[in-house]
Amino acid sequence: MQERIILLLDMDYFFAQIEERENPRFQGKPVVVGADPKHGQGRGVVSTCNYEARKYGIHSALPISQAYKLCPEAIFLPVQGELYGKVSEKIMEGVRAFFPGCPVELVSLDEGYVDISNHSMIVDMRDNQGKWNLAKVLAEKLKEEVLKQQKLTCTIGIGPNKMVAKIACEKAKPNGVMVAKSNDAARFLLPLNIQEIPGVGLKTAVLLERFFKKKELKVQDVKKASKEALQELLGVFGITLYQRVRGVDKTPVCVEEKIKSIGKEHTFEKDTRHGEEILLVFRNLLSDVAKELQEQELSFKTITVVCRFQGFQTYTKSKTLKESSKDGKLLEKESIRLLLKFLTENLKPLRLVGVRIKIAKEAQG
DNA sequence: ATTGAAGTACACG
DNA sequence: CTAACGCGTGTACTTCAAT
Repeated sequence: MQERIILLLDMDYFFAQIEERENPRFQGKPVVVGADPKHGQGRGVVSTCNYEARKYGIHSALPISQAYKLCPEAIFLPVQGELYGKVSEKIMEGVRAFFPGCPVELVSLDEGYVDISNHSMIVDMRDNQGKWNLAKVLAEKLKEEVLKQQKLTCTIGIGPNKMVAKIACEKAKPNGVMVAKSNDAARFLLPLNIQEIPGVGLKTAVLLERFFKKKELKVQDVKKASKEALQELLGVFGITLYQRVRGVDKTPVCVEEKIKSIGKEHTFEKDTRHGEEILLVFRNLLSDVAKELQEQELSFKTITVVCRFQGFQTYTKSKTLKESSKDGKLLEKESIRLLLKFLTENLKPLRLVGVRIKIAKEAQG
């Protein structure tokens, strides 16, 4: 099996960049896309912000109330999901046209992997170095193409697998290209913080620090652990991590995008015990989910209701049906039953309610 | 022994 | 008082029960 060449295209500060494009007078000013800050009382978080806003310490997932404190003069904008979705589709169409026949995997609205190993121009290349050089040239041309078509900048990372491409892309942001070819990949990873490895979040990092009795762990440090030790510490992910710190990631770029679940949730402006308000919101969530279910012509097997109470404790209750169903009325009946159980066994004010359905396996083409 | 169900934890954009 | 902490989706774990 020949080695692969994987490319990751990631749009720069996507939502905020689209807003700048639509409103050129925003350019050069801090722009924050996310929840309504409501003069500091808002309960949501920052979705995306531009680099001017980042100078103030604002970043993705920051509570919007904090963002407002850091820079009240920033331009705060709501998330226009439909618009971003349309732009995303056009970009990915462009990417597919640029690499005919190559699999493209959309991982979110603003990023997609392309396996260019079998691209005709790459295949025609005699030596390996030539292939990697060509990959870089193609990436730069693709960036120009995206800029020309969409007036948006992006960053591209290239590597022998998805993980390395992803990390290379992070390093090249914004508006850059970086190649970490196979021979260089393992060396390139050594000095990185362990949390820069995809899949290693805060909790996993703390477990690893405890194991090594050392802070600010590098990839280099974690490489010293045996496969068995990592498995003991992290379970299945331990094996994956053992491979990842060595630059190994065999996960394929896969085109299929089956929907596995559909869910909606809502955080109240103020924690509440008002039964009618809760039920009204909950029915709206249900109707959105049912609508999506119908549009996609899917059926569900499991219903999960989630409640977050005052204090942020979050619980779920679920019900699995004997037979899969596409009946919105059944969904409503069963999920309200679950919600009422919550409301009778926990008397604290409610912060959030949500409902999620797991799509039945059989009914998906 | 295996599978399914319920509930939780963690990760990512 | 002492943080603040949305939404949507995915994977994997633990525990318990039924086959």
